[in-house]
Amino acid sequence: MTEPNFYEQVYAVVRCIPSGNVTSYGRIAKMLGAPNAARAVGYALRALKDRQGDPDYADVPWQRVVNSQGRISIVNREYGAQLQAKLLGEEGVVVSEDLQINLDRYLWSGLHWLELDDIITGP
DNA sequence: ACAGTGACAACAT
DNA sequence: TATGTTGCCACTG
Repeated sequence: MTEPNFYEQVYAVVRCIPSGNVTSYGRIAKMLGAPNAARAVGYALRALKDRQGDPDYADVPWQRVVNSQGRISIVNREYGAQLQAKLLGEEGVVVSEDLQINLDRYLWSGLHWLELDDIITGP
């Protein structure tokens, strides 16, 4: 288990994304009060791969996070982007052939400050 | 302690 | 519009 660090906060927010919706790395970073930490958010999601056996992280819908343009930006097309597109499709999110998603249609509204307070367990 | 890394984003050509 | 460059941040060895 890990203490409530940045990663945990990222996972907490991602868990709140409803099925059928998506958001971006940068938006998550902004919600956490670190508007320039988009890259770190991507790093956090990437780290999920090393936590696959842990049930605590099995419910993190990482596939609902895309880049600011609404495009799946995993470099590893074969094992990453393709899988992400597939998972999103199963949730009803339309992904074009070039891995593009219509943000006007599927973008998650995000959390409000009070809700954030609720999900982020602090010391 | 320090330099390298990456599922980003904004800006500049 | 399409690339290229730079700034950012948190984590890792």
